This record gives sequence, C-alpha cells and structure tokens, in this order.
Amino acid sequence: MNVKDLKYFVKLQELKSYSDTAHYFGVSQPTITYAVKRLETEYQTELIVRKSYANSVTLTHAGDQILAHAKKILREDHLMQKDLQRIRDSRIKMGFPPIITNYLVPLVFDQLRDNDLLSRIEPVRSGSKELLDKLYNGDIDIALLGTTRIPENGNFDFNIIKVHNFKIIASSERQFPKELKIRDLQNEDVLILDESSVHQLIVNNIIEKYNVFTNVIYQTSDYRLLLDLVKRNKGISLITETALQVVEGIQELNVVDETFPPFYIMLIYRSSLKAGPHTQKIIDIFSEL
Amino acid sequence: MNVKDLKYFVKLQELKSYSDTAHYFGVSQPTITYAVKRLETEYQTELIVRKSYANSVTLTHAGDQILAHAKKILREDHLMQKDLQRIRDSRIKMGFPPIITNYLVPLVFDQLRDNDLLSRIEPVRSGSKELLDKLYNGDIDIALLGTTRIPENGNFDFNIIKVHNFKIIASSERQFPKELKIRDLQNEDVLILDESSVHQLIVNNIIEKYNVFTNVIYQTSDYRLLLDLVKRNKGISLITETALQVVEGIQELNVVDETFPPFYIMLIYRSSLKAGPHTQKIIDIFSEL
DNA sequence: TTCACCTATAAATATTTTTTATTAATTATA
DNA sequence: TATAATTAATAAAAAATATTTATAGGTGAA
Repeated sequence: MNVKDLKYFVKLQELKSYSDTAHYFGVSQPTITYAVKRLETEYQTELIVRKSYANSVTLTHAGDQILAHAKKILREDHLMQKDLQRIRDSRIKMGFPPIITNYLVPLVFDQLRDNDLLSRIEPVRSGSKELLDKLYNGDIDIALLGTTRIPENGNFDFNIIKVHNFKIIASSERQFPKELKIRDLQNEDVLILDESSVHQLIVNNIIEKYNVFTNVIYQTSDYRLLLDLVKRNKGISLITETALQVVEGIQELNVVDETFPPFYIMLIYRSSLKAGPHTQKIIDIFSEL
Repeated sequence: MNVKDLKYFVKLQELKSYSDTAHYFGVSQPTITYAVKRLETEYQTELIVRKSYANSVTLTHAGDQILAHAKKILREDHLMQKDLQRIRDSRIKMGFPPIITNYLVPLVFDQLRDNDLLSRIEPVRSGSKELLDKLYNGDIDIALLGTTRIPENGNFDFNIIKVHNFKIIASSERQFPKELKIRDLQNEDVLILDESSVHQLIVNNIIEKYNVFTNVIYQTSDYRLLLDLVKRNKGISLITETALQVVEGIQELNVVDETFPPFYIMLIYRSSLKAGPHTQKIIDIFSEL
C-alpha cells in the first residue's frame, strides 16, 4: 500500500473533486480515479458513494474509517520527513519560552558551551503554547516548557526540571498587610501576560473563581516589561517565581486563602524522538538541574 | 513511499539479516537491499551502517529515527486493516468484562434487542486488562471497562457510564463493629480476584500502605465464586459494589480510615474509531445509562 | 437542447519493483 | 591456511504497478 494513494484520498475528500485533486498534485485526473480504485480493491469495499456525480464525493462508512487512519499515517509520515531533514542537516531546533529561558540558560550555559552544544542548537523563541504546537507538528525537536498541566496525551515525553510557584506581585513602594486575601485585591489594577502564556489561564481561573482581578488594564507578552510596570507601581500582577530571580523593587504578596497550581518547568519532546548524541547531551544537561 | 518498504526495514532491523528478511517475506534477497536503498535515496541518508558485513545490521541515528516512525505507521496500517475487515463483514466485536457485564447488560437488554443489536454484537469475554490490550491492538471495536484510572494516553475515547465504589465484604454470619479500621482486619483470611482485574491492584495498594491483608489465601478470576466463598465465611474480600447488586448473605464492612479510589465503569474505544450506525446506537444506549 | 464540465474506462506508456544471475567480501571449518 | 559456505551488493532483465493520453458517457447549467 502506497502512502501516495492515501494522500490522494485525503485530498480528494477535502476538495470533493477528482479533477481538482489531480490538478493539486499535478497529475492527470484518471490517476486519482485509479488511486481510489486501488484502495477499494485492497480493502475490498467501496470507499466513495457514487451517485449523481459532479462534486459529490461522499465517503462510505469504510471510507470514513480509512480517512481517519490515513490522516494519522500521513501525520507520522510528515513527522518522519521533518525529523530526517534535521538529522541530515545536523540541526537541533529547540524551543525557548522567554521566562524559563532567562531563568535556566544561565544555569547551564557553561556546560552547553563546554560540550560544544551552543552552536549546534537553533533556538526558536516563542510562547509555551506555540512551542507545543511546533513540537506537535514536527517543526522543532525539543523545547523548554512551562505549564501547569502535565501533558498526558501520549505524544510527548518530558523531564520535569523544576517545580515553581505562582506569586502575586506588587511594587515595593506599596504597603500591604502581612497576610491578605484575594478579595483584598479587588480594586487593584492588574497587568498580565498575554494569551501565549499559561499565566493568563491562571489569572482567568482566579477571576472566575473569586470574581476579582476584574480590571486588567494592560496585557503584554514581554514579561520584563510587565515586571518593570509593576515595579513602577502601575498595577499588580501574577507571575511564576521563575521570573523573579534577580528583580529589585518588587514584593511578593502573601495571599493566604488561595493556592495556585504548581508551575512545571520541563524539557519536552515527541515520544517518537530518537535523540542523537548531541540532543541526548542537551537532555542530560537540562535534566541534571 | 511504500509501506512495504517500511515493513521490510523493520523486519530487517529485527532479524539483522537481509537473506532471512527476504525469506520471511517470501521474496528474493536483492528485494530487501533495494528496499533499503529506496528509503536511503528518499531520505538522502544512510540508514544502515555497512561495516564488516555478515549479520551486523546496525542502524544509524537516521535509521533509528525512521524505525520509530515506521513502527507507528505500521501499527496504524494494521489497525486500518483490522477495522476495515470488520466493517466489510459488518461485525461489531465488543469486549465484556465479567462483573460489569452482569451489572449492565440487564439494564440495556431490552433496548439492545429492540434495536436489533443483540445479534450484531460479537461478544468477547475477558478481564479488563486483556480487553484494553485487544482494543489497543485492533482486535475489538469497543469494550465495557472497569478501571480506577482514566486512560489518558490519547489512543482511547470513552464515555463514563457509572462511578462505583469499592467495598470490603464479609459473610453475614460474622459480627463486626459498626465502624472499623483497616488494621482491625489484620488477621482475616483474604480472598481476591486475580491479576486480570483491577481489584488486585487495589488490594495490593492497601497491602503496601497498611501492611495488612497479608494472608491472601485464595485467588480466582470468577467473581461469583469469590462471592460464594465470602458468603460461606471462607474469608473477607474487596470488590466493587458493581458486583453486589443481588447478593444475599454478604455484608459490607464500614471501614472509616481508608477511602478507595473510584471505580469507573466506562464504554471505551479507539479514538480513531469511526462508528457505523449500529456501533453508534450501541454507544448511545450505554451512554444514556 | 446544447455546451461545459465531470468521472470512468481502455490502451499505451512510463515508472517502479522484483527477480535472476553474478560478484566480492567475510566467516566457518576441514 | 585453504576451501567451502554464506552474505550483501550490483547489473540487467522481467514483472508488476502507476500514470498518461484519448475518449466515452453522464449531469447540470444556460
């Protein structure tokens, strides 16, 4: 069975036209007809309901089932191509989300340099969500990732490097009681990281749960800008302690009536990844932290 | 790219011999050589390290990566064949684990009969673990399943039908205090269901945690026999309430210092399953419980 | 009804895969 | 250590498979 036939079939189902599908692949129209026929012969079932004719490519139950499997096979085929292209070019594409990167990279810099890995890594800087997409699509080999939910869908393997906590922060200029409750912050202006990060999700949870944090006055994807604004007392914010390593002029508020989910800092990769020696070394270095 | 080449390649890696692989598939030896060459040409990399020669088929990193993807593709291909064979023969193979079956089937029997589904279902009776394997391997379409852990690996979809609890049971002949602790049962003889079920896992957990239930004197896979033995005061046991629907002569013990995980009764199927009308009706009937 | 457009089929052609036959390399063994 | 047996690679031929060209026949729109 040829993967090409599955490609034809999936596209045919999408375009609902033999001619268009043929044109899409730059082949003649009967090629598509025969490809479907081959599949039908191989599986001894009709895959397409042949009724009126024009632009009415409807799948049978069997066709529908083939389609589902075909898409999975084509995805795997696509991943294989991507992986092999990078192996061929001896490139290692690695995802670096901003906060985590600034926290972790100083800790492993020397080791990466001494093992001659710095030059081998092609960094892809992006938010955790986009990186997870890129990883899923085979666009990168491996990524650092910050998340509150451990991925459990079988597509990924990961090594948890650190478990951090979320903190509510405010400018040091402000005075707050030693212990306070979420509701005490009801009227504060709030600054948050934008949708590409998990932070917003957590802020959204808190907003839903306590009906507070309602006046989000500014969103940014730049956490350093966010910290600077908090420092200048433009508002309070919620952020991982990961981001607070060497920051002056900011205080952590001691909120006693709410616990936030843990923030997992992990190295994540497709479970089908076969790490080469360099990739393996990178994994080892980060995992030893 | 032809799936056949991947089959050759995976087998070659397994047998470490071109000739044996060729013999395995009933083709001539150069067929295998050329298949590997095709893959190497397609991916522009060496896949096999050609050193000394005889019986030393070692994969390169690229070969190793291809192997991982190839296995996934072949698995999907296999599932596709299995699924289509059953669609062709309009067979619906459904897994029925004993306890759950005896609890659920009476509740849906009339509906299944009235929708002419009883005759269409080919039942496969087995323990939950085996059924999950069979499901994974494409040997059945769908299964009833009792489990304490919700499957989260992306291979399966499921509908939770009921959530039951585990009970410690003893013969009605015995006298127990209204409330008791696990340790009070330290010296009791214990009867358990065997490894094909989740029950043993839970019993094992309790044994580990409390260092009790040590004298398991008998194991069986037949829960009715187990209940009968408990009734005849041969020992105590741990079992889902699912199994206790119409049982006389058995009491539930009120253990206050331990809570057991919930017992999920679900209908489970591969996420790639495209249900035909009959399968869909079955899913609907069970899901409405 | 005619025209434009679509899919199916047949036959020819092109491409790909497999085989046969052979070579060169390596191990086993006598 | 020579020789036989076994292994994988290659070349050329054959077989099998996929694609194209040409065409027919069916359908909906004008």
